[in-house]
Amino acid sequence: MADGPTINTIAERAGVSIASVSRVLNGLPTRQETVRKVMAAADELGYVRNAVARSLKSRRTHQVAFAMADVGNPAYLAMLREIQPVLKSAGYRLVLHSTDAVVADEIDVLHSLGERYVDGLIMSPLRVTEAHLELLAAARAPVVIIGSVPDGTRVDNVRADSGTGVRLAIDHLYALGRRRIAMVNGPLDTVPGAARGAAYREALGDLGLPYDDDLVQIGDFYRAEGARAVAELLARVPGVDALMCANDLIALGALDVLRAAGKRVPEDVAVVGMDDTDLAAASWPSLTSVSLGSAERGKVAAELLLDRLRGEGGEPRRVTVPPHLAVRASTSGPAHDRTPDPGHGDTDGRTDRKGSGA
Amino acid sequence: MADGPTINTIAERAGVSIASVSRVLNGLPTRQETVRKVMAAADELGYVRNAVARSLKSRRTHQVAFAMADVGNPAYLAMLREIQPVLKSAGYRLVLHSTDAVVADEIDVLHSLGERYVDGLIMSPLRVTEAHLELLAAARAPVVIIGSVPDGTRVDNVRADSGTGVRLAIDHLYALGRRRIAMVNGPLDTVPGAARGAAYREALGDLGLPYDDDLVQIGDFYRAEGARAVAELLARVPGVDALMCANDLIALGALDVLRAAGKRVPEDVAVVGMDDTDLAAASWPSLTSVSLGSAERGKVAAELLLDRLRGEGGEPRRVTVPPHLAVRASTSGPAHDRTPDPGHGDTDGRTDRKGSGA
DNA sequence: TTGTAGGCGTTATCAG
DNA sequence: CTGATAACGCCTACAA
Repeated sequence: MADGPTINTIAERAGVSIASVSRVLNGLPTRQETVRKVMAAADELGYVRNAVARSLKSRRTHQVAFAMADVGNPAYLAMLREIQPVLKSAGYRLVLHSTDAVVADEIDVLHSLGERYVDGLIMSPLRVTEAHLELLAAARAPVVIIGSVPDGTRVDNVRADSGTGVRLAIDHLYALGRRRIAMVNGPLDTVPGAARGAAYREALGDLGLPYDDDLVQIGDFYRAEGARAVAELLARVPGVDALMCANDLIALGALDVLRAAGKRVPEDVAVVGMDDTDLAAASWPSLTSVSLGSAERGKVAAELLLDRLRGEGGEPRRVTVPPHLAVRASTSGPAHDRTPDPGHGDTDGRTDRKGSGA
Repeated sequence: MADGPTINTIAERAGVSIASVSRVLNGLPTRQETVRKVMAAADELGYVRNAVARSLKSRRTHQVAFAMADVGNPAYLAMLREIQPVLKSAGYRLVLHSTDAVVADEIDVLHSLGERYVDGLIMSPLRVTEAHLELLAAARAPVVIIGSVPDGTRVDNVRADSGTGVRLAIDHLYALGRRRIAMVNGPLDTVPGAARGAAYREALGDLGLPYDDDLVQIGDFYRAEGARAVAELLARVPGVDALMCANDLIALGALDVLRAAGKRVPEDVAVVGMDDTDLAAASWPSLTSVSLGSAERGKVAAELLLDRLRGEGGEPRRVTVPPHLAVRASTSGPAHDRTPDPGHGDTDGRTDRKGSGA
């Protein structure tokens, strides 16, 4: 781990000036003889450019930060999976921040943009506060927000459309003949919880179905809480024939409880999840789930940011990625008669490629 | 996005020298009056330190790279989840590399260490080649390898013990009274495939069970291939009473096929997976799975690296993380009578916290 | 074609 | 306690 060689070392060894070394290294016109000497010296010394010094001079780090709320959340991981290759192929390194769902940490990340250790930032905040907006307005590097920002905020942003997503699911259930469609939601004081709850109500209205408080159960976005919520719901409304769950974990909890209660899925009760995570394809019966396009949003965000990094100016852009419904066994047809369809889930096969090395 | 203020800007404004500014900013002894002037100027200008310039001067970037083969692989993600907080709390940023299982990319990462854009590297290579070893020997920054390296390699490394892992599973099945225990493996020319296959054979031998070629089926590490393999196995050996699967996806495929064949799990056939991914807890019946401690390995690797970054020298260290068996419904007792136990899986509840923002 | 010199933004040494 | 000044490693006018 001796001190690495610099262009000075090379210059000495090759008997030329550091300017010539730099020229050769950057492919600028130089005499053949000089090129040879420099290359030889560089090779022998095992020279590698110092990225920090280059950055200081060029004012570009070739790094982009992605700030996610939670490294454990599959939705963010889906974004990450798409963002990574896009940035990589454009020559950028990815700096990963996990803000642990702490707003102060998000603010820190925004603030640290001023340190110029990255050329740009993609951020998926839980909630956009006043502090966010101020820092965004003053940001010294391009930022793309994945999520919604207030109208008028001058930032590129890529949003999901959970309203339409819920509607796709409800329409699907309705088309299957279900009429007592319940909603199992997470807390209403979260952005997704509120949005999904409202969308459910609207979708019912548009179909001419009555909104019934008894059919709505609030729990939390976890499996155990989902199970508990569904158990209560079932006790109150035994005749429910479909469950719209606010995420996949809740839906898994629902399957647990339905099974224990002797209900068949989907014959007696159809179940729909949201987010279309890997778990949806893995469960049994496999889970119909609303994809809000996390992967797509990540990809679009990365591309928007790259545009800015290429110097493209212009008005802030707002992209909405359409949701889609991944239909699986938990709603469509008699699951118990179906032959297994291992390749069904669209995420199968790219998970867990080789196990882990010994 | 005007050019940000530097210590020069501040110095001018406060009417002091840049040296004084630097002192104040770094908390070095300075007259109160000077401190006040500098702080005031810095505040008004919204000054933020330039990380690149600091790095150039200090020769430390406060960044660490983690190179994984595949951003989609749950085993690596488990490592990432542990590595991230450890580094963060020590003040390091995480640079994420996905090498897409391409050896050349891994070599690139190793080579780029010379660019000094990070202070250290954690790498989980698929396979360690000669090229790896050469670069590791010449590395200009500390490296920790997650995985096995040849004896004598002078690098810290953290390894799993899949041999013991397989044995835990086989012993468990044996204790449950299973005697016709089959192995559904991935390709034998992969490191995990070979290791797991050999471990299976040994474990049987130690229990005094005969090794039977008919009980071994090779497929690939995916769900569909796993299903196919199990179907063949079942056709050949209808009386098999336990399946040791080389990873969780194969095990999910096994569940698909067993269900279609009318076999009950675990009454007729017990099933064990490996890697203990989120999918294991999500499936139904939930899957007993051998954890090779991916999370733990990530954590240990990060800690080893931090030691080195703190300047601790000494001989390369080799840590082996012990595997453990996560027992769930697919082996233990009559799954169909059990009440749902949504909180059972040890990864539940930290997955998909809030869904994705609208 | 090549070398000298200045600067990117900080930190740190060394006189005053 | 403070202010010049010299690095850190690289790039790039400008001059030779």
